[in-house]
Amino acid sequence: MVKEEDGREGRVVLHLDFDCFYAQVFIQTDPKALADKPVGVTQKYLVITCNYVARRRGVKKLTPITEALRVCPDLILFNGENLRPFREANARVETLLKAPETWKSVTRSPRGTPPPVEKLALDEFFIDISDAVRLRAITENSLLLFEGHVVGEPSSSDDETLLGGRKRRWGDVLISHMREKKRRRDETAAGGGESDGEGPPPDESDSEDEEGPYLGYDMDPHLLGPLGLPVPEWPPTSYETPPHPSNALGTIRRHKIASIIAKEIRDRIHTRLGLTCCGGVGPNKPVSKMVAGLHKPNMQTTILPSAVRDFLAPLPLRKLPGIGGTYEKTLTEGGITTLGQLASRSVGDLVRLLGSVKVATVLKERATDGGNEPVQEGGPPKSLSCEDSLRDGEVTTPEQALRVLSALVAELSQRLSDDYAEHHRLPTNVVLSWRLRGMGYSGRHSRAAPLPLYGIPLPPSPAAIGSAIEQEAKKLLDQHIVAPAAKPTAADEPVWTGQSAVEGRGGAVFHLTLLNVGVSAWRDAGSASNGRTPTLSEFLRRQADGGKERGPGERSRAAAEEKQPRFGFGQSKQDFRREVQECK
DNA sequence: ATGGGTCCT
DNA sequence: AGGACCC
Repeated sequence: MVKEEDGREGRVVLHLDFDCFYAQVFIQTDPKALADKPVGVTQKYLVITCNYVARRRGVKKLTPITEALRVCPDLILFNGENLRPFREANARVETLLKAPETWKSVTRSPRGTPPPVEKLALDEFFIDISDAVRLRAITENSLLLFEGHVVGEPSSSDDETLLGGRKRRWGDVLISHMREKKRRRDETAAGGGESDGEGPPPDESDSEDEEGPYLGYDMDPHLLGPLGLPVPEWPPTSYETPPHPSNALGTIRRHKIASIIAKEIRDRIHTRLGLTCCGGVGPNKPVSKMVAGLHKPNMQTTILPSAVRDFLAPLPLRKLPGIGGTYEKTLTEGGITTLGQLASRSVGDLVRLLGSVKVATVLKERATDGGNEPVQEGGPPKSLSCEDSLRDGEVTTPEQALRVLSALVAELSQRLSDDYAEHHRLPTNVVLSWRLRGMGYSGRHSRAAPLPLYGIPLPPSPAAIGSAIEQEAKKLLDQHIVAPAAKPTAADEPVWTGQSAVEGRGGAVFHLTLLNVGVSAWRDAGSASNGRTPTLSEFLRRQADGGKERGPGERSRAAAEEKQPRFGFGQSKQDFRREVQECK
């Protein structure tokens, strides 16, 4: 039940999903030369993504470069191993989505304010547009059409069709509405053999909105003046006007307005940032995300709440956000293959299968109707890391590992310096992760250590950050990879069990296929955020805490500061272009 | 798979 | 620290 009891009734969530984001970012640097050509983005030996021209030519995501070039010899490739251009494009989008001006514009009101924006990845966002929709509805006096595609009825044919192509009066609509409700009640009461069995009980007077779109649905004078604004007169004095009371807001009209806001936001992103995206509009996060992908690229899809269960039920498990390869396999082995089946299993059954109450509960809720998890602003990142995957044979000695480590630390330090400028914080924890040759994906290991950064001068230079991180990361490398590898092994002593880089007796001692260095557990730091140096007792307490203290009160004030929309790597567009050329 | 991230156990 | 998930 996503109804009133939790105060979230009437929620509308917009999901934005940028089209082949990495490829777009490169194409954007020279659209005239690139837009109509096949463009791919590489990391190591893979084409990780490509534009739609390339896809039409048969290039698939995550295919080896050799194969991609075989099917599309004129594929233009950019190296996408450095994520900086994508992070910067993402930051420009985020700035636009959080700009007060954007929300004054889409609500048509000076009272429009930025809603919660949740960043899911560099190219995906959730936005809770419920309040924006209600605000926009107040001054929206016209008959409305949905923007984009719609799942559920009525589809884009809209009010005019709904009204039979002639002017109807409010009275007519209301009467039809009541008749329809009564008909449905009678049907249900009569046993309704052909009903889907999922309809709400007939005495649940608020449930008609969820039951299905029918005449009058759009005219429900429900939710008036939610923001303390004047409630329109009801019933209206004139029956000559078309039935579109400006403030009456039923489910259909709410979703129409949501779809219009979604289009306006996508248009805004396109005209101001030159980026296209898909949009999904629905009553919650999973469903919005799932419908966003129905029409690609550069299109949007709205799903009506009444259509959600039928939309979800037949889908394969993997379509649901939160079900990956592992859960799909275990659920399939438990006889579950569709979301409908998942929804109808008991939580107890699912806990037994999945091994976690939390996972079982949330997946069942999502599979049923998408659930009601809130859209949450994430705040600044909780961890930063840099990694490099290594070719077979590329790193087989400690010296080679140290060289890779230094490069990673240098990159991470630069990012931390930028992070400090934005958030006035420093990490207190460093993590080294690695992968061994011959191990699968889960052959990753990690060791962490405290990161003493409090002595360094503020603002911290990349060099100062770097030397501290490098020191600790080297110790971790030495203790957990080099030293164990150097120890002699007795044939009957299975000491290594995949933790060290020892490959086996007689083999190479050292064989890494991945190295990653990351930081986390942040402390606010520096006078720029609080106007003064921490007192001695604060300093000591922070050191003692070791970065474990969490919670909203601890959030950096700087998180709320506005990000400057910078272009590209340096300050200028020219710099950006030059750097991008080097990726070719 | 790549080069990142999230949260939960 | 590892394992699941997301892109």
